[in-house]
Amino acid sequence: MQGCSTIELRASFHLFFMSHTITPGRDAWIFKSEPEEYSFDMLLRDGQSPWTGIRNYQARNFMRDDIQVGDPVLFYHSSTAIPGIVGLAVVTKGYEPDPTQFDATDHYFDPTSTPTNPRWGLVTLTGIAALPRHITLQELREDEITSTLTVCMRGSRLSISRVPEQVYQHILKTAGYDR
DNA sequence: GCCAACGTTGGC
DNA sequence: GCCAACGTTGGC
Repeated sequence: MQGCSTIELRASFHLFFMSHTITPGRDAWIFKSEPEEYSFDMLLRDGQSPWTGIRNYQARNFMRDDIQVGDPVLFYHSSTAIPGIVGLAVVTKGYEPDPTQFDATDHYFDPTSTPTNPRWGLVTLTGIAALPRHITLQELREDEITSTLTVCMRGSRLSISRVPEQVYQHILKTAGYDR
């Protein structure tokens, strides 16, 4: 992949996803974002983005322990009129310290963290494509297959959560990707 | 804007 | 280790 532009990367991953060649046994992940803070369109504009600002241990542990380069990501818009999954992304860089924890001027500064023993980390996402059609939270809850997802639980605040491979495939199909 | 649900903090 | 208080998230 070295030397590939973001556009080329995106196109190749799009093909990759659409051609049933996802590594078997890999789950997908939902990453929540408030579109006013960072929308899926911004990710497509930026190409890739380090997922800074995670300050929750469960979400951090997913990134540190479970999420791998190449894992598919469902990009979810929260705190908006119609919350739901709006786009596809992929993890293109693995876990590393989140620089914002060391920056005293940053909103996510954590004075208890040190560069020698960083508390918080991040992974990097690359945007692939907007879904042919958004899958709303309401729809996810109404569908038996997706209703067990963490994101559907009442009061769920976890901003990164697992989507089993089969459920992920089902969501793609529902979103308009024909198989 | 409301407020239920949640995660974290800190006194004990 | 308990748990009340607090600040935050996020659907509605």
